[in-house]
Amino acid sequence: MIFSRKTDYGLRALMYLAERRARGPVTLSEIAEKLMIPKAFLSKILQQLAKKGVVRSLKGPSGGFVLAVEPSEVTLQEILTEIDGPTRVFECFATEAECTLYGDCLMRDVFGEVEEQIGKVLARYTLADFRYSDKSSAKA
Amino acid sequence: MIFSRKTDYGLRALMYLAERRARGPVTLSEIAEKLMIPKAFLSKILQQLAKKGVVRSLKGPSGGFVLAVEPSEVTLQEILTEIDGPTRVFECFATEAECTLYGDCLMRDVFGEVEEQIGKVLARYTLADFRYSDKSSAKA
DNA sequence: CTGAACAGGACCATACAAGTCCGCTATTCC
DNA sequence: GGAATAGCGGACTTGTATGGTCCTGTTCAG
Repeated sequence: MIFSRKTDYGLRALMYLAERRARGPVTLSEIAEKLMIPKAFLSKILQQLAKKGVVRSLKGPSGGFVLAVEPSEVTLQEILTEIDGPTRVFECFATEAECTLYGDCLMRDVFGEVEEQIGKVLARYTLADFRYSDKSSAKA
Repeated sequence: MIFSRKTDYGLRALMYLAERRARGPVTLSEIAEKLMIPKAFLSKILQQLAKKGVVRSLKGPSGGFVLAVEPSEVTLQEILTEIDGPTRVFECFATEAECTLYGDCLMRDVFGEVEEQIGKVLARYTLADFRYSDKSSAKA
């Protein structure tokens, strides 16, 4: 499985923040509770996203997190990369001396192609495509 | 990383077997030594591939492993699936009660699309495309 | 100045991958 | 038949990444 639970949490938190953007900072506790994510863990994820500039964090009373980017301007690919690092499909295990393929490693090409395709799909979606719908406003 | 070392070992072993196919069974020891793969570990991998019918194993003296399929008939996708199971990009962590998206999970679609693209690339290559070149016959 | 909020380092637990060990079974050849 | 050879397969170990907790800061509104 390429994408971790961390990614899932982070992405959902961003979706939540996208919805509330107009209403000022949202506290960690609110997000954690609404999305049922362990608070301390989510804290780490949001800290990370804050460092990358995706969200902004405000300390003190009436603080919290706000989305720092336009939802339609940030792609899924960027988000996933920021949370979990680049999507690596394959990593060569052999040192050059060990490699039995003598530079002719077609595998490398194939897996590069795979990575490229993954990137293409992920780059087609932005945060704006992923709307979090609150229970209260959800239709049956 | 989607593809494990196990996959790497298995794929390389199959390449090796593809080259030697005409020459009868190849012993585990030979493959392990030539490809620098831990013997006991490779044994497990080949056992697994034998069960799936990709290779055939022969016990006793002058036994070993032989490729049981036409190299050009088996795709990379099949091999990888047989070694590591289906390529799962994403797995929903939430139970339905927990899910804050109420059935509208676009993520599912996106990751499904990613899986599909991966499959497409991998299905384009067969074992025949991946030639193992022995050192002795390799060009500088 | 107090309490709400995030920051961040240290720590823990579990799971999975990678790898080892060893006794068992099948086969060949003398 | 009985060595010797080769794969079978279950049990075990180990290393590392993930997921998660805890606790002590620091910042800041009121």
